[in-house]
Amino acid sequence: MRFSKTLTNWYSVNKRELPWRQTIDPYTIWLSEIILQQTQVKQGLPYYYSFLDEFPSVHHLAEADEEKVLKLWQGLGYYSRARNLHGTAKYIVNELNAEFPNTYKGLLKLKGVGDYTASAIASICFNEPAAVVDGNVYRVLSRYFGIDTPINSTKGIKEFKALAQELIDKEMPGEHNQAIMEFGAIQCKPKNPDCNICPFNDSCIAFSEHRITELPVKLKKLKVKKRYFNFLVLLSEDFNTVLEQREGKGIWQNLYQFPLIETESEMDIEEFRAKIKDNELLNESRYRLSLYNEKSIIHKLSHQHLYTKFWILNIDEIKTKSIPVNNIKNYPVPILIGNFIDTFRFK
DNA sequence: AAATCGGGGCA
DNA sequence: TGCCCAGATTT
Repeated sequence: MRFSKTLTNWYSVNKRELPWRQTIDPYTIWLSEIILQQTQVKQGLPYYYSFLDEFPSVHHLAEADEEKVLKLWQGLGYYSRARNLHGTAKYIVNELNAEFPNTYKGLLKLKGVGDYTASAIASICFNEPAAVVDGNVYRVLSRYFGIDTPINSTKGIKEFKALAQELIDKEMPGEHNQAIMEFGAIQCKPKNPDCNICPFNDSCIAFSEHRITELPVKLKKLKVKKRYFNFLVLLSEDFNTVLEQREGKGIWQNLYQFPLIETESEMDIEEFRAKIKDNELLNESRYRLSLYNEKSIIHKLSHQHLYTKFWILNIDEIKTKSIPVNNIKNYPVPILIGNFIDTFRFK
């Protein structure tokens, strides 16, 4: 309650005068919330005006052609918002007798309305204590409470929603929700917030621990590349094998590995037999091919997943440079290779 | 759980 | 450039 009190006090002094703050009409609030998804106020403002001008009510919007709606949306991005906006307007007019759902749960069923928007409309228009969690809220809460759970992880999403719900002022949830978002947008900014004039600087964990720049934590979504590694584990009658040293750039630089054949997809034994038919390591030799692991071992690196198969080649004699299997543990190898060596019986 | 969807502002 | 913005939906 203390938290919400300080917040709304700050809000009453510092809030911007924005047009959608003059009303609690659900159509108007809904329109503003859809426009403001992933969009800064400054960018969305002219669209808000032109939409209200062109479509003063949900009826006007419902009766418009989609093409006209999209044209008006042009330049704002995320165009599914415009299509859902239009479709939902028609749905509300035709199926709901032009009446908006008046609960969080009901609002959530509308296309284009997710957790955030349903909470925003429910709290602002219908005084339902449903906490909003947008980018601003993640930032404010993670800093004030010093929470480093990644905000884009499943755990983080649940954790911050629950915390926000605990903090909400149930008497005036709409005011509280807008206050915390405005606070995040103006005071607790992503970069260079002026903590010296912050009303929370006597109790903010991130401020006292100098972690403002570290919070909130966000998982980088790097696309993990899949690679298919086939290692040739040669094994001769006299217990020799072959290791090669990795060179050049990339992973495992200068470490040792069994001769590697990288492929574009997973190999089965017949494909692989054909693949190595003319391999110089096996030149003129007779050998027996078998697969050590039927299912690929998936070795996960930060930026790539290695789908790995170890192919065993029992061979009479190795004609290229080879080493005794007894010495194999002297070589530095990637853990992926090391694990194989530890479990494979060479003799 | 991860990919996709936009365009603009800012350091 | 990289990150963020009053996120939602699909894969």
